[in-house]
Amino acid sequence: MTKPAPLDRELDCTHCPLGPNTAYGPVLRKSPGAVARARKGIARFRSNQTILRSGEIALSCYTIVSGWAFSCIVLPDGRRQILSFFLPGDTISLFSLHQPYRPALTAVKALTPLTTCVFDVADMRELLFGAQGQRAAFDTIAAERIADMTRQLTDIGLRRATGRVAQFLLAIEDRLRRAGLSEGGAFDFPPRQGHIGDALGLTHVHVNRTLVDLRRRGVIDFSKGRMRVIDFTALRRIAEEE
Amino acid sequence: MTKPAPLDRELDCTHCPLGPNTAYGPVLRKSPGAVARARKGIARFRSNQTILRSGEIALSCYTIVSGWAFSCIVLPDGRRQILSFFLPGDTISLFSLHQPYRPALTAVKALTPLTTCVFDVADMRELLFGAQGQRAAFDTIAAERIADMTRQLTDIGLRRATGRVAQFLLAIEDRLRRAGLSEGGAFDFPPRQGHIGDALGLTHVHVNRTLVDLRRRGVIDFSKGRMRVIDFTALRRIAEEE
DNA sequence: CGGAAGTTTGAATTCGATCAAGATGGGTGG
DNA sequence: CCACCCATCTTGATCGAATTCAAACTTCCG
Repeated sequence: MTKPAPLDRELDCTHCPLGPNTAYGPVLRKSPGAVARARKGIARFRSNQTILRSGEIALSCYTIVSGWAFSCIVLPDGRRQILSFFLPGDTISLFSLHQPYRPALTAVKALTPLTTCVFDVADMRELLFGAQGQRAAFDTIAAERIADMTRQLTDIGLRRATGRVAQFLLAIEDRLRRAGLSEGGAFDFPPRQGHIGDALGLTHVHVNRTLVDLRRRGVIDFSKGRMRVIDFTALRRIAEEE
Repeated sequence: MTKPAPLDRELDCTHCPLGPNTAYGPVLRKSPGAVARARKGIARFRSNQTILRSGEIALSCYTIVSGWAFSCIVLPDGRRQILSFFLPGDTISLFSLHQPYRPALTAVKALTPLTTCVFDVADMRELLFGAQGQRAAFDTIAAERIADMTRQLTDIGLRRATGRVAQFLLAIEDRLRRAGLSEGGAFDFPPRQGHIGDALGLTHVHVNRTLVDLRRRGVIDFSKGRMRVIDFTALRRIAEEE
């Protein structure tokens, strides 16, 4: 496990704006103190820093306060598949709660500078599985992850470049909006075109052509880390049909 | 839910050769009677029959005694993504145990004539989650499904046709061998080339060219529902490199 | 025996990859 | 504050893998 940066004590779980959207949201509601007590502190990661290496055993999990991360598999020849992005409110290493002390299948890296709340996997398990009814809430999140993977598989297997990119943008916008981080379709968008390509099975060059094309068509606009969906209807149509 | 064919009473869970490999294997070992009592009967499905429609709520789950099935998503225009194949010993609708009474994300269809043992989702949940320690065994199966999807996503996103097909054949052979259904690399192989294509994001025409090529190279052989891996080493190399 | 479904092969096309080079822009050190 | 540098974005040209369209052949089943 990569050594996180030194921990601070700040931000109060009880009043955390992300709280209700997290995996332990229900726990937080019933006994806010429990979460605050379980939290080991705050860890920061540099952009591009590895949080968890493939094959390592996750002893901590991290709820993102700000920034993006992603999980990926890297083949021996360097090709990389990004499997999911983690946004504020998401918990990294959720799988390790399900299957603690199992070697990670995927690596996790910070996409931007990252601020996270750190929990021991053991503590989090107790928190989630100990209390009555929390298990179900957690299962819901696991089921949603499976649903995400299903959709991603369908996108990559069935759709061509434009459709994949459109689906991707819609999915990200939706998640960000739920987290209160998208207004009027505009949001901070830190991933490089290479990240998008690695997530969608395309080259960064082709991602660029696709994005530029969508921009020319007036469906989206983007520049320096900002993305804006101008025409949701058109984007949804493109996502469905192409 | 599609009406299954009339139920019989036959085959004894206690001595079922598939038992140990099923999701409820541990339960079976500790209290064989419990499984036999929970089983509602045996259901048969015709080849190509729909077992569960997308959006429906699964009230039963089915452990395959013989035959293959698959889960898929069908787009409005008819394109189809196969997400997983179910082989003898596999349980269909495992996800519905995790998340009971949730509309199914994917449809499930019989690929061949199918014989299955039927259980109520509610009964199966009690069986699996009630007993101490079973929960973990079940989680393991769920984790393996996630691992499968991760690998599948990586294959489709990163590999070209030959590599995808090779990975697919190795994965299927491995699963069948564990179930005692592959000997010396030879096994019954009912899927049509169209099914393989729909699973791997390729057209059936290209799957054909790829398979024929592997056959010409002496890596595999196949005809009328039988597949044989002749050169595992070569197939593994192809699976890794291409 | 006839027909339907699946397999196989060929030819033309297209989507996206690859290779290459220039433009842009933020960050750093002088 | 400016100059330079590096990463990223962008665009062009060419290439190649897989699709599409089409047709013949094979197998299986009623």
